[in-house]
Amino acid sequence: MKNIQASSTLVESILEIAWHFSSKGINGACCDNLSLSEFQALKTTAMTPDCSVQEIGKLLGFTKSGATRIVTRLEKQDLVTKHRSAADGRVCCVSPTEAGYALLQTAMECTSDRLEKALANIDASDRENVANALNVLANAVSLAGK
Amino acid sequence: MKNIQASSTLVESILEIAWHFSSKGINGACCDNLSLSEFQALKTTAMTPDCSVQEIGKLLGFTKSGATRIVTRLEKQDLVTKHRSAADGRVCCVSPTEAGYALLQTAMECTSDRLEKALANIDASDRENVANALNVLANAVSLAGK
DNA sequence: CACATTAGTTGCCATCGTCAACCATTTTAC
DNA sequence: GTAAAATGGTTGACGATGGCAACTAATGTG
Repeated sequence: MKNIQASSTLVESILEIAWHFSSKGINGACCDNLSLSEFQALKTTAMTPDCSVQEIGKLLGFTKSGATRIVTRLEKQDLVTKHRSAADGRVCCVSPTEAGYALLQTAMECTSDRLEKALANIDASDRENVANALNVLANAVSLAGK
Repeated sequence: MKNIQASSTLVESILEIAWHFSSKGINGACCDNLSLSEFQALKTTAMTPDCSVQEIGKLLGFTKSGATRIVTRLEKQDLVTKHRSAADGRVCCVSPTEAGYALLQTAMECTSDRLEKALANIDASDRENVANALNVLANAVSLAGK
């Protein structure tokens, strides 16, 4: 792969990318009315079967009260529903509504488009490499976070 | 490059990485008393000669009042100094203090260490690929943001 | 059955960054 | 050369966000 631009350290690259795809780059851009935290929480409920409120907090790094508040906001927008777990009456299972799944889909597509635009000047083989590298890295940081 | 783990889309990978290196993953972890926004602003002042307050806002995506507040906070911690531009009396040039440069250095190293740990199980050639790919991507999103 | 533990909620609070109004300086127009 | 517009920066008021600690409800344990 060619290094087209000036080279930076790995850390600098990651911080640059993270900033562009964090709240500063995404909030509202792809999902009106949804903060990045809310978006991540919605995504978590979609990927985690019988997802409890605390589970969201644990996976995303919020306290349980923080998680409660995020879920409450999603609920007010009819993006998720809560129901008591049959197995344990203390637990709330959170799952996306139809609208929640739809918004998730739209948001991913919109973010994907933004990314495509950024990658417009990169040729196909480099893009392949970028995709593979990011996959490796995403798995690595994901595992490290647990 | 081998795809060690289950493969995700490029967008999913980026969102995963961005989350782990955004405020949720970094706030306080590497620079006590500094939010990610403040850290980015400090970094910006270090990389931009005669950096004005608005410049920080423009580069990072804050309003001018937001930028003022961030700079004020950095100033209170003696990490940056402000001085009137000789060329234009309206402009404040913001630059890091000794302590600011030192903190920046420490924070980058600390973040780098965190990253190293995450990448511990990835072999050298893959790591090289990851570094190159991220460099390409970082440049792409950086250009796209302008 | 008492007591400890765990899931979730809520009141109170500190932090953050926007908006709009404002001042100071510079630039433009006549 | 001076009045008016534009630009950089600051501040007050505000809404959004998420943590802490205290609380309720349900489950587990002795």
